[in-house]
Amino acid sequence: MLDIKFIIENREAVEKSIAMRHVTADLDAVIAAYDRFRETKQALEEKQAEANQVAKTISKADPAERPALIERGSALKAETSTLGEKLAGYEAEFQELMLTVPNTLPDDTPEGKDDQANIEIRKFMEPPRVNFKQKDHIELGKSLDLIDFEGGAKVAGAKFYFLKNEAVLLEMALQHFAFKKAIERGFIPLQTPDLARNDVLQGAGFAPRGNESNTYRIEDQDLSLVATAEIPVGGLHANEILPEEALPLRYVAWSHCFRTEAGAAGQASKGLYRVHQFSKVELYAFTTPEQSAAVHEEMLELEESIYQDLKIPYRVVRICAGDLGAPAWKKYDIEAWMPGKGENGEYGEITSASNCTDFQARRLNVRYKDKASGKNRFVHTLNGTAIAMSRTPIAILENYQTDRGTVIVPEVLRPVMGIDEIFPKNGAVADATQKAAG
RNA sequence: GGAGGGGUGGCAGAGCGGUUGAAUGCACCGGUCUUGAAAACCGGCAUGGGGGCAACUCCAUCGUGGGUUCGAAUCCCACCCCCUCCGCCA
Repeated sequence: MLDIKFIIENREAVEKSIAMRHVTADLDAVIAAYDRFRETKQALEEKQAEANQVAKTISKADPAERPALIERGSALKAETSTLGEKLAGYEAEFQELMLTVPNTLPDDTPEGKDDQANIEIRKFMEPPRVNFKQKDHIELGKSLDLIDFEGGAKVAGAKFYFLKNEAVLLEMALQHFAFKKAIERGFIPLQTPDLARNDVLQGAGFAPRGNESNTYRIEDQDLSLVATAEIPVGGLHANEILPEEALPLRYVAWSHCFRTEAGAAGQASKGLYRVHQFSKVELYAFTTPEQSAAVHEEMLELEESIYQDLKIPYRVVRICAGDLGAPAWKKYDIEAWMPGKGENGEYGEITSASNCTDFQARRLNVRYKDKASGKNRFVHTLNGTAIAMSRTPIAILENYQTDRGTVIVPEVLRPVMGIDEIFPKNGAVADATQKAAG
């Protein structure tokens, strides 16, 4: 959420952002709602002042004068009560409209309405040329007996899955690897609640309900399953005033991620690419306004170094205005080469890194005490993916497959996984199951 | 899940329904003293919002939301959280 005063004073910049992002937000309506809210509030405060005055007088008033004063107080009470109701309505309308206004944009934001307009800014490794037909991760998952989508569907429905055999070790090794690298750089490790209160979701900029909502809600409770650790970690310091010395405060957090993905059936969503549940190692930082740009670059650098160590070909893209989420001021994605995506392989989004400036902090109400001025100011928040356990394994399986149908284990993961290569199972498990049944 | 206790300023901790936005202590900031520091002493010190060039002034906030009352930190109701005990449990 932006500051209404900022919107009024920087109207052009906000209008420009709305236009560039291709979203609809009516600033005239927002400002009109604010004026209505503020005028009503002023009227209410005048009545409250008078009521306070009367109440104060009564305690010292002559007994003979009291009945008249009490009557006056009663009348004022009725008036403030009516005005209060009116004000609550105006405030709700105003807040509602404020939610439609996105963050502003840096001047160098690429124009464009969707991911087609994102700008590639650099590349690591070239997609390798191989002389055999590469399989996608679904086939590999089947032949190596690593991912059981049928089982997932049986238990929880489509887009759920079981990880199995080496895939389980792969996930654990990736987690460990990502945590180790982030901790080395001063990130504080966390494991978060997988559920969060709806106001925390809202504060982080996620809609707990409504058409565009991507979240699972808990029936009869004020809780939702988190879509990312960004939600609980953002909420961790909600309504706090952090000491300036604590900033930048960097976390690396593991959580499950739950997404309803309503209406996503037609999109690039084969296999593990778009699922209802996965786990993720997320980076999150609270910074001063002065620090956020540098921490953003640092986050991206950490993400890149993870994929460099894993030796997965990738490219970094700068996200265009139309492809940014409302809270994001600036955002990079890393897209990994996925040989099984599309006809002959495509780059697929594997991480992102966003600087939300104070947009998220304002709603979460996370501030810090600025030493120089002694003032409380909103922090900046940033979030980024270290490793998404659904998509990174796709890239590993598809890039590390051999013409023998095996998958080589990336060198940096071998110590934790304890193996160098993943071999086809040749129905061994099915045989075992049959034997057990017989 | 059951029974009891409790949530007050950065922290600790007072607070008969009416000069309590809130005593006191600690911490913090400024000053006096000191060669310097400590101690002592003096002064300042919640947040958000509105109005005013300013001095200043008004409104809201004592877990959250309702209620009673002319007036609520103080009384009533609901909810949330914390602590103790019991039950269940990885």
